[in-house]
Amino acid sequence: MNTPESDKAEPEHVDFIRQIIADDIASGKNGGKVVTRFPPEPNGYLHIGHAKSICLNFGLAKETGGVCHLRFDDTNPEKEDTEYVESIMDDVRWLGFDWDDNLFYASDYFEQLYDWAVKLIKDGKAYVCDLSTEEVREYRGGWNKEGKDSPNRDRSVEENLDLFTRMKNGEFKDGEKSLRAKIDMNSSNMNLRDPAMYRIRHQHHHRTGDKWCIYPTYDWTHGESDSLEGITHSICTLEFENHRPLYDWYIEALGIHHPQQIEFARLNVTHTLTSKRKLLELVEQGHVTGWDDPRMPTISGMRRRGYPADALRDFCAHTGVTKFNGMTDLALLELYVRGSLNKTANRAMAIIDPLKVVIENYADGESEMRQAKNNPEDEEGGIREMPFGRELYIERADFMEDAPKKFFRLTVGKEVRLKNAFFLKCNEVIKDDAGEIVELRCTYDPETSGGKAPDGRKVKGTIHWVSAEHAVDAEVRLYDVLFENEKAGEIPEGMELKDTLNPKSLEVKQAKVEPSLATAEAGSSFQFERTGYFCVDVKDSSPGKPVFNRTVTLKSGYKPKPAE
RNA sequence: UGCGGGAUCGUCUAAUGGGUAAAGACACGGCACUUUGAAUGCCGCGAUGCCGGUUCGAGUCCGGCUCCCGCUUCCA
Repeated sequence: MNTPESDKAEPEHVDFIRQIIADDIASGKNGGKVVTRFPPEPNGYLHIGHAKSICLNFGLAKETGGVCHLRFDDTNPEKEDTEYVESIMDDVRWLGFDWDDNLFYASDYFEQLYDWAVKLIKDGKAYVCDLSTEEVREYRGGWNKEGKDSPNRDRSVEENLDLFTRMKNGEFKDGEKSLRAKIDMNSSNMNLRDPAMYRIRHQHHHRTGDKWCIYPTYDWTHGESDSLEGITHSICTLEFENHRPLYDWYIEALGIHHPQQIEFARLNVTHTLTSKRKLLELVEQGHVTGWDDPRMPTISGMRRRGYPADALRDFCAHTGVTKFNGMTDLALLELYVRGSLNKTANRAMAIIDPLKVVIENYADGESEMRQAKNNPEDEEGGIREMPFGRELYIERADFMEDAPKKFFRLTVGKEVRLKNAFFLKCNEVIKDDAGEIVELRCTYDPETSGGKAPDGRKVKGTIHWVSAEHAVDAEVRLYDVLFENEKAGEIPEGMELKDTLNPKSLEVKQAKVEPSLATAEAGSSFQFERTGYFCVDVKDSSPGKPVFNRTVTLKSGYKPKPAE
């Protein structure tokens, strides 16, 4: 039976974008239809920031009965590749969204864009400019400096048409000429000071091949792509606010459908980098193993780390949509990761830092099976068996020779409960020559098999264990934040990005895990009891030689007093 | 010395044509329960950037100030 795990009725807040859209639907704008789009450039892997945009755009479409397009804004062949196109599609699907037939590429509009550029030339609204990049910059002026007209600004339509055709035909070298919109060289908005529409790049494009040697700029492409697709609400991040007047200018000059652009604040998360450029740097310089390194804030990295898709969706839904540029605590993401995994991940016993325990009153060579619940949160989760014997491993941190009062775990002369087994008492500590504890000599109470003592005596602590004889060796990768600084990617004077990395972002351990874990399925998640959530690495794990990634730790209620 | 956008608990958000004692979540602290020091439940902590104005009444409206972010790519 399904316990109605009531999603505690949180009052649904309507963010300002949803408000605008609700108003538009109510007023019958766009015929009451909603068409959104997620428009990544295929020049890198999607990260947590994109996840928010995906959830917003696809979510909006789902909520309003509209559609959301997936469009690749592939206007710069230099940085783009089909590898990225594929990973992006994988990531969107993994996140739980579907674009159906609505898959588009800006490069499919190159012909149309070219025709429109010709139209603007004919209308006297665009011209071919001979200025170099540096000259254009100089002519553009600055915030408090007037711009200067290009010497080519008043070229005749005929000459512009001729030159533009020759640009297209490859008669000029890269950077030799450009097509610019004729707007206003003194606009207070720099984007309107005759922006470039086309640049010459003799470069292979991942989809159009060598057909073109001139490529439309993003600014000249984006608004019209939205328009062509009948996008009603074009949602983007704050930095494009200043571009809106330019998109509007193009749309009006062309006299085509006018989507409404709405800007919201980009998602920032503590200790997390969301700059594609810097992420690429980490990958290229080998500071991580790849785009899907479990420490990466990429969707593929988080997936490999073991973050469930629903946790990402919950997180995005709960970070809010506003125009305030804030910084969300990573703890919020981890909350949803734990929340999801707590309900779905089976429990297992794994000893990450093993300490041997010998139970002196347990018969040598004997063993027995103990039963354990797979998931106490799930009544249907079932039970499994795990072997128990004379020699066990427990977590080194679960024993302390001189224990403080609040230490509920094992110490000399005191009892703890071995989860799903018996009470255990430590009698003697064995050390090596260096004084390091190597073994604990203990006794158990066979009367406490049910976890309770017939005489009613209580124990304060319950610890996990594995049978030494039956345990399986496993590699366990303990991940921590890539950047210790809350503001990841912030680089102090004289430092480089690599200098700001957390040196302890990965710690590899050889663990002893319960036998059932030997054949755990790649990608599956477990809660290692009292430790954290772990998943079987999809790349490096193999049956009998499991490799686990720590997804996130369990919250720890025990905080040793800092004072001695 | 420009243009555009912002500013509510430590953090992210609510308070939707001015109207209770500014609400929730996270974080933090405490308590209860517990065969996970988890989960769960309960309690606590804690904010309207500043100055003035309008009003019976202002987080919300008006004026001034301060601070933060973005913008001078033939990147997106």
